[in-house]
This record gives sequence, structure tokens and C-alpha cells, in this order.
Amino acid sequence: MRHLQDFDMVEAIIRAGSIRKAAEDMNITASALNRRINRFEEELGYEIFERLPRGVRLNPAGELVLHHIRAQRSDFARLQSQVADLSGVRRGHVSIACSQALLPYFMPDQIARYRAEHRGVTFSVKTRDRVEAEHDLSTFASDIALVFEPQHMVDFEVVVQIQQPVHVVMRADNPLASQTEIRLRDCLEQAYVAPSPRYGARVLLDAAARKTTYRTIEPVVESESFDFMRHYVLHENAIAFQFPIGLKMVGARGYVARPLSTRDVAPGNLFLGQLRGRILPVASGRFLQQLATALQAHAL
Amino acid sequence: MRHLQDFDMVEAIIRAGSIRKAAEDMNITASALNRRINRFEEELGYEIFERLPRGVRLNPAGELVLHHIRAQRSDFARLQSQVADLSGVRRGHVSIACSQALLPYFMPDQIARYRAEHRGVTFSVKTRDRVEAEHDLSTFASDIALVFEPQHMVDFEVVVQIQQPVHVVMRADNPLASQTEIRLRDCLEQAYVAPSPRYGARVLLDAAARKTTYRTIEPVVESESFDFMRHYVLHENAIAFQFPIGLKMVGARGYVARPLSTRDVAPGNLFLGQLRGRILPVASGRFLQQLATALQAHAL
DNA sequence: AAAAGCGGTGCAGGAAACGCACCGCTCATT
DNA sequence: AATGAGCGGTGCGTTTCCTGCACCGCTTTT
Repeated sequence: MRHLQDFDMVEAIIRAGSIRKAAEDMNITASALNRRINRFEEELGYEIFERLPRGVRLNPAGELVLHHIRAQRSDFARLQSQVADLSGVRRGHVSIACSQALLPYFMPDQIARYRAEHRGVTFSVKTRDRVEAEHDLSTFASDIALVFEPQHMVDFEVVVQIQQPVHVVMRADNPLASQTEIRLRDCLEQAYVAPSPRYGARVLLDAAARKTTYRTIEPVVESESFDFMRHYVLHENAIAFQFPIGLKMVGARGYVARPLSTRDVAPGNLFLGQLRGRILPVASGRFLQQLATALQAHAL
Repeated sequence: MRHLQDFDMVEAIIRAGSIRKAAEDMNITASALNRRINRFEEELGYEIFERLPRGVRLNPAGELVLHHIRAQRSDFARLQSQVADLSGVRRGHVSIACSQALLPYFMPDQIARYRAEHRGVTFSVKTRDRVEAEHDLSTFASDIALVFEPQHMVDFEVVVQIQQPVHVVMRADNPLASQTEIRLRDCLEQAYVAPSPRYGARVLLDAAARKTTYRTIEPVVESESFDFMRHYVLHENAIAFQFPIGLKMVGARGYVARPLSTRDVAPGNLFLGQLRGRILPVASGRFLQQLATALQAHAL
């Protein structure tokens, strides 16, 4: 779009770090780009780049402008989607930042359901932990976030929050499999694998362990991949920890999942949200609603 | 600003009702403007004007675009004010929609205080009733609204709400002047003037009158001007009704004000607010804060 | 039937943006 | 200390894009 050209230019310069490199990226000469950025700054009334010997860098005013640019882009995308929605066809792109646990089953299922009705809508799904997700929202890199235990929460507008007890994942022949609810001390006595402290489940386990005689969580294997851990328990007959939304509850091959007693480990909080105050594009807004109802069904 | 040119064009066409008239207003030829609006629609992917035999008119998509334009403009003004604020000088323009009662004393005092510290900030003050004020906010025609008993409240984000009992305004020699709190029935027995039903004070009086034997408010003079009514009581020795924030409490010449008993007439609610979710320009935001503290002091 | 007003279009002139060559500067490398 | 590479900025000729003019087809008004 025409009136966003200047914004492309500014973002290209920020990415490249110098006017010349940005000009090369945009397939124009440095002089042309230089004149345009100068004109932009003149019209704004303030310089937005510091001129350094080896290039340029955003100054504080530029940071404001950058945020404005991202907001404008997002708002224009919303406008386009709303206009498109008037003519009946739902188009657009939905970008989601979510915890890893939701990648194997929950998100694919939800996206497939949505796309069954609206073929014109495309998706991007990014794995983000609870810190990154909020950053993604505030830079308009993602429309929707669905994460366990987000941290800052200031820009995060919670749409739905559900609780999920941490579950123990183990082989069907594990002695603990016969119990309907598992105590943490029984787990810590045998070999177990656990996610790294970036993940919400581990944070809850660490907090719970501090109240036991074990004091700390000491897994035999620590991993970033829930997939890996789920498969590992089949080999060593160890146990793993995961939120049930990341598990296929029926028809799981070889392993079973049982909830940890909430007396020992606090349940995890799964937050569905968006950037505070932002009006989402039509497609994203509708998908957010679908996720909200799906999660509320999970909570029952 | 360059990238807002297309928006000027769209707004000019909406105002003029036809491309040719708008072109004349903008001092360009109709063909140039025609081509530009066509290009704009082509880039957007949708037409935003209905072509009629006698001109053009916005279609539903155009209504969305118009709102987008207003939002963009307001957001750009906010950006400029934030950038200006970085360099220390506070500039900008604050537009306020407020009830008439605040015009004589409260707003002039507040604006003068603010401008004493920030000479670069200019103001526009518009008299708006409780319906118009919200419309002003949602079309970005005003930044701040300060009105009694606003109606819809959906787009209205309340920052401060204070209660003010309706006061009786009368000559100092009026028999009622000796009382510290006045009953409604005493007022309705003598000649009184009242504002028209557009105003919050009248709405409260009407509601209160329905509970009395008088049933309705029947003023000897009905007026839109609180100024007029305040002066009128000096001539006929009638009584008038007004919120105390519109009165000069000390050093008033010739008249006194006494509160109506809140047993008879519900106190009026004065709402200070802005458009829900909007981030105001720096100057407007600061002035809003000043108003908020000033009102809270009034409430004590 | 004619005139007036509307949106839209072909064509030529003009304004604005661009590419090229070059300047002054800083800094890493020699 | 010298030098060259890389940077932002500038003068000038060229290209591209937009504008203005004249005109068309259409509908409504007179």
C-alpha cells in the first residue's frame, strides 16, 4: 500500500543498520533512500535516527515511531480484513504464539476446524515461552497468545484462563499407573525426566519440591521437548510431567497419564489472550473466540 | 504529512459529496482526484464509494475506512506529541467536550492553570450534552469528555466519577436561603426556572417530581442557558437549579446556592472520560490527569 | 429536446523521485 | 602514520509518475 512505503523504508533501515545496506536490500540506490528518510524526518519535525560513523541507529523518538509503524500496519490489516468480511468471504492471516504443549494436538485440531469453514484464512504458529509470547503481542508479531503462566501480564489481556493439573506420564505397566491421583513424593523416588525451567510445568514442580524433603527437582534427563520426554518414558520406564492438553488422552500408545495431586503441586494456569486494547482482524478475532470456547470445554 | 494525503482526499470527497466538488475545494482538477481515488480503491481491493448519478456516497466498506482514517490521524497526532514531549517542550492541542455547567468557572480555571505551565498547548472547548459527547469521542472529534449523566457509555471509558447534589440558586433574601438543605416540595411551591430536558439536572428533577404530588416539573421559564437562569432569579426572585460545580461558591453577587435534599432528588453524576482503549496525546493525557485530581478534590 | 452535472479516459506537459558520480568524514587495517 | 573501506550527504541529468486539459457516456433536470 502506498502510504505505508515510508514505513517499509524505516523498518528496512532498522533491520540493515545502515542506509546503504537497506538501499541494497530494497533494490534502490543509497542516495534515493537517503533523501527519502531525510524528507520523512523533515516532515515529522524530528530526526529518528542517530547518525553514527558506521551507520544509523534509532534514537528514542525513533522507537516511538517504530511502535507507531507496527501499530499502523496491524490496524490496516484489521481494516482490510473487516472490509473483506463485508463481502462475505473471510480472508486473512492469523498468527499465534503458543506454548509447546499445544503444538502436537490442540492447535492442529483447532486450526483444521477453523479452516474447514474458512479456506481463505492462513495461519502461522510460533513456539513461544511465557516471556516471549507477551513480547510478540506487543510488537504485533502475533495476534493471539496461548501460554502457561505468562510473566508480566501488563500488555496481556486475558480472554480465558483455565487451570490444568500437572500430569504424570508413564508406561502403562508402571506401578503408579494404577492410582487415579498421584502424590509428588512417589514420583520423586523414581527416575524422572523434566522440562527445563523455561517451562511452566517445571516452575510448578520446582516450587512444589521446595516444600518436600527432596527440596529440588533433579531429573535424570532434562529436555526442551515434551515429545522427546513422552517417548523416553517408554524406553527407560521413567516418568515425565506434562499438562494434559498436550496429551492425546484417548488411544495413546503405550503410555498413560495421571494427575498429580493438587495438594502437592499447584495446577498450571493456561492463559489465552491478546494485546491489551487491540482490535483484532476479523479472522483472528473469530479464531480467538473459537479457542476460548474450546478451552472452556477443556476446563469442564 | 505525506502518507495522510489519500486520507485528506477521502474526507474531502465525503464532505463535498462529489468528486468534482471535492476537487474544486482542494484546488486540483476532477480528473486528478478521480484517478487518485480510483487508485486508492484499487490498492485497497474494494470500492469505498457508491457512484450515484449526482455524486458519490460512502458504502459500508467506506464507513470502516472513514473510521480508520480518523483513528490514524488521531494516532499520528499522539505520536507527534510523544516525540515532542521527548525534547522537553510540551506542545499539542487538547479538545474537550463538556457540559455547559463547567464552562463559566471550572474549565477556564483548569485550562489557565495548565497553560501557565505549558504555553505551547492550545485548547478547544465544545459544549456537548450527554449524547453528543460520546459521539464526539468516538469520531475523535474530542479527546476528553466531562459530562453529567452520559447515556450509552459503551465507548466511554470513565476515569473519574463524582456525585454532585442539585443545588437551588436563589436571591439571598429568599426565604429558603436560611435553610442549609432544601426539600423539593418547598421549591415546587414557588416560581422556578429549569433547564430543558437535554440537561442532566432536569432529568433528575423530572424523575424526582414523579414521586411527589406535583408529578411534573413546570417551570415558569425553561432555558438552555444556566447563565440566563442564574441571572433571572435576581430579577423575579424565583429559584433555579444547577450543579454546584457551575457556581462560583465564594464571592457570588446577590445569589446563594443551597443543596437539595438527596432524599428528594438523586445527586447528579459527573463523568470524566475518554474513548475506550484510546491512548491520548501527551498533552491531552496530562490534562486529563489534572482534571481527574481537580474533580476528586471537588468530591471531598 | 436541450442543458447541466456527474464519473471516467486518452494524451501531452510538468513535477517529483531516482540513479550516478562525487564529497567529507570516521575508523579499521596495514 | 598512511590508506582504504564504509558511511551519510549532495549536485545534476534522467526517468517515472502524476497532473491538467479536452472530451466521452450517462443520468437528471429544465
